Amino acid sequence: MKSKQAYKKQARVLKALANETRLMIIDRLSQGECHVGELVRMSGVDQSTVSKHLATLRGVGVVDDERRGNAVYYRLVTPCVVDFFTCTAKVLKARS
Amino acid sequence: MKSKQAYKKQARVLKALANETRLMIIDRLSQGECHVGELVRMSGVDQSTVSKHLATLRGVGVVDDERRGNAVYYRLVTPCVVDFFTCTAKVLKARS
DNA sequence: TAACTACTTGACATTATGGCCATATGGGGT
DNA sequence: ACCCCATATGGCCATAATGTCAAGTAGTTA
Repeated sequence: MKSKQAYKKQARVLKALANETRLMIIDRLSQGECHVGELVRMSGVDQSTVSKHLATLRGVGVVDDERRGNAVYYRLVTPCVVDFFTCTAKVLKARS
Repeated sequence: MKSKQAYKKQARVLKALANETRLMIIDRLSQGECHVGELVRMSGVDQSTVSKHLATLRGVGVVDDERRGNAVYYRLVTPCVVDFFTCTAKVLKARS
């Protein structure tokens, strides 16, 4: 049993991942870094929206960014988040 | 690259876990089933609130419930969700 | 059946989230 | 300096999530 604060912090991390578009971004980044433009094309949502999602992910420290010329490249800092896909898949399967 | 729908479904599962109180509940249930009253005492939040959180977890199929007398017992259906704690801890650590 | 305990649900107010548009900002090229 | 491209940010709106209180349901006991 952890402290209330500890759960809050962990919840914040999970919340940062708990979104359709952000999951899509994470999944793409798990295959290697890429720049914002590509994420915009891939996700099909507005550029400003992608930028905000990236800010959310940056905020919890799951991704890191690096500017190279005009483009900003993002990459996954903690690849373990990819395991979430495995478990959520299990949950979805168990339910059926 | 999965379908938009697939990401949406997985996001729903993560969303169900991405809450301080629900994480606390999950953590408690990972040590074995228990009834609502105990979760209420443990979390310190209102019973109706706990009940709603349990409904959320039930909704995605992470927990299962069984009535025995007056009490309703909950248990974790997909224990892999506990691994989330490991990863979120890594994320929090990497950030510091 | 009435009273009690244990839990769930509905109605509602408050706050958070996600999307788009318009507008900054940062860097490169001319 | 200027313009252009790639990103980021602020404002706004619609919708979803959370909590509280009150009322409802289910099972137990007298």
